[in-house]
Amino acid sequence: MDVTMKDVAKLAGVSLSTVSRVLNDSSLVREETARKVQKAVEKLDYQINDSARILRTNTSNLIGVIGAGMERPFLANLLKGIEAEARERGYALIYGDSDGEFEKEQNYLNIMKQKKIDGIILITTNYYNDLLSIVKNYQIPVVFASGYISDPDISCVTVDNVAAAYDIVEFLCQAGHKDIAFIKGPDLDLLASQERLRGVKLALRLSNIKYNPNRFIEGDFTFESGYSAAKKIINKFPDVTAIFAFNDEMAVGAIRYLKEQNIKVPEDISVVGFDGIELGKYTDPALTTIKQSGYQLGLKSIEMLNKIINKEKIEDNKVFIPHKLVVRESTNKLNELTTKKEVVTNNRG
Amino acid sequence: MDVTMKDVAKLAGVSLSTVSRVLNDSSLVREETARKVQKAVEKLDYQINDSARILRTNTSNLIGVIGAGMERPFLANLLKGIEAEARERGYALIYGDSDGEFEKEQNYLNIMKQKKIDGIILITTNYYNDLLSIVKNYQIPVVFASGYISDPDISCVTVDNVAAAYDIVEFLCQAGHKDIAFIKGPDLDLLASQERLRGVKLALRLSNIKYNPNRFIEGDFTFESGYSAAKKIINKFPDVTAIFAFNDEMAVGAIRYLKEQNIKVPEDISVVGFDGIELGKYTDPALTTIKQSGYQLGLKSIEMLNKIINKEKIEDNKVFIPHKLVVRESTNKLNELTTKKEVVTNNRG
DNA sequence: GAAAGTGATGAAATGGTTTTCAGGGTTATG
DNA sequence: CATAACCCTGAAAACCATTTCATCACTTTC
Repeated sequence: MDVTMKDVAKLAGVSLSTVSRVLNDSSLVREETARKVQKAVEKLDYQINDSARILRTNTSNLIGVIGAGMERPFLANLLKGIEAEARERGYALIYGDSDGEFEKEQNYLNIMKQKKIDGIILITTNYYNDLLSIVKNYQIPVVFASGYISDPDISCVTVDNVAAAYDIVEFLCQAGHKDIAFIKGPDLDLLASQERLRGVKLALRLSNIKYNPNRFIEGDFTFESGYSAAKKIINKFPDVTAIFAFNDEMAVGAIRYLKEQNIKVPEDISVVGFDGIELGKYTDPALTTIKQSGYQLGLKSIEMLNKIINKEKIEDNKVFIPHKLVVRESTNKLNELTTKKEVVTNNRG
Repeated sequence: MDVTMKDVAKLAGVSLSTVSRVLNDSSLVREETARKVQKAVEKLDYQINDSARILRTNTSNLIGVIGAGMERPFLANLLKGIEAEARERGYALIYGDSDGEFEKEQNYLNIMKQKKIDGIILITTNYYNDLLSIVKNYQIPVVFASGYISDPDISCVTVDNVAAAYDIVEFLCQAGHKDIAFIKGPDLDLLASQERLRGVKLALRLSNIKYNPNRFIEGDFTFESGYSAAKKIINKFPDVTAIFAFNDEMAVGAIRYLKEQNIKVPEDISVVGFDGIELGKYTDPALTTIKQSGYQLGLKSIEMLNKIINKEKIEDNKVFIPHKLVVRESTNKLNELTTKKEVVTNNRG
């Protein structure tokens, strides 16, 4: 029914082998013969049967992506970066969302293995340890995106969460804030969230502020959870002067709650986020945050994975993408009387 | 190297055919034999070689998704819905972002055809016409998600953009607004954006407001484009009392600009968006918008595609998902003096 | 001018499943 | 007891590309 190499061979008056050679590496074939074959290919609009090729060669040019919560803007951009770089390098993407459930992750892993993927990018953070042992067992090249894993065998590409969290907390402390509350990620999130926690602790210690675990309210990276976390914070700790939300969406949710309570941001309370998603430039007040590029993260992940697949030498299998503290309008020095309006323009860069 | 059916057959002491039968439809096999086979499968941790199966059967349980701009929250949720329902029905997803470029779309189409995808979901809006002629030619089951196409052969799942745009413009008109400006989508967007335009015109006519094409500023669905569109609007039409942005992000961008100019929303200018993304509940002011569920859209698209693949009878191949006008804080009746604070709470549902 | 080397091509084996067809064994039917 | 009917299983063909090995026709080299 479909056009096969056999048809091409017949039309071109050559053997199957010759057609295959032309399609893969014409250098072995006489130029004239190659031309004949090319012509036949075009005439018949021949398309290779990928399954047959994979069956024979055992490589698929397919990369699996398993993620969770990919609708979050930061991760959506990460996926975009992955896609762009994968396409660039001739890979197609097979994509699965695990919702953070181990069973689904396992399930996708099986499907992907059956499809003979060349490599896999993992973006999940909950059961990564169990997952990794499977992947290692399967011997599939793997890159962990957006999370640092100490296992020396595993390649990671991520922002330096410890340093970044440190930077922004230090920024708050230097602005005079001592009573800081935190909206952290889900306790199940064993990677980014835990790392950021470490960075926070470090910054607090160096600023001689006592670490108080009660001041860490758990969120789940959604606007809504930021909103309700802020509520808890205000009720339990009416004296806080700053809130650090572990991502931008939660920061925005928190700001919304504060405003509803007629608490002014940043005059009464400073709020900072994490990720630097586009939105943060357009909220009122615009968000002070740590900026990292999801897109870059995606690019680098595929770059790394590609090296592993091709067995190229890798200088360092833990890669940190740059991050930057971006100060906008949602933070104030403590006791300083800058009004919002004075800084309202020109801060969208 | 890998475990094959042959190994299973040998261990179970049966033939290849029997193993295959057990794996696909045990009903033909004696229960005792089936058990033996199952045991061998588990013992060897046998995984089917999907390429071999596809080669033989010509069906892949693979669905292709070609989209553009999928990092937009609404579309990210659409993808999430597609993924969830596809998984539910036993399909895996192969995903490609076209950036709205025809060449990339074509390229992905070829790759997907070579992988023998069972069906395809298209979410691109620019060159859909050229794309469709290829898909039709390839005879691949296809569903168009988030855009209405009149071609009777093509299944579409979308919000009723005409009606929705009509609803929200009518809402503005009934609130007394006569000087309305619009931030439309890119002119290249031949689907959703054009449909919404039709709805707008209809509502204007029925409210006896003259249609003025100059009042439609082109955006590209980003925050930034909403911001700069608002700038143009304010400069060119200082007398507008309402702005309808064709998606929520542009509305948020516009609001940001207005605030920077000390133009109060909604007291001076009402702003409405479209899509009803989560963010709209948390901005200040919270966004009046048309709410549609990207997730639902995804579910329905796969549902429809599945029917086409299975050659089930389809009652109607144009499906509209529900939409709803959600009035929050960014709109005011003209000349009415409601202050923002009175409505600030309880509007987050 | 014979032996060795080179270059281009084809034949055939191979990868791992599914599926058709046929056959063997058992039970029912007359 | 012969035949039919049925159930279960196995052998082998088919799906389509890649790759090894062999062949054949020329050159080159001594």
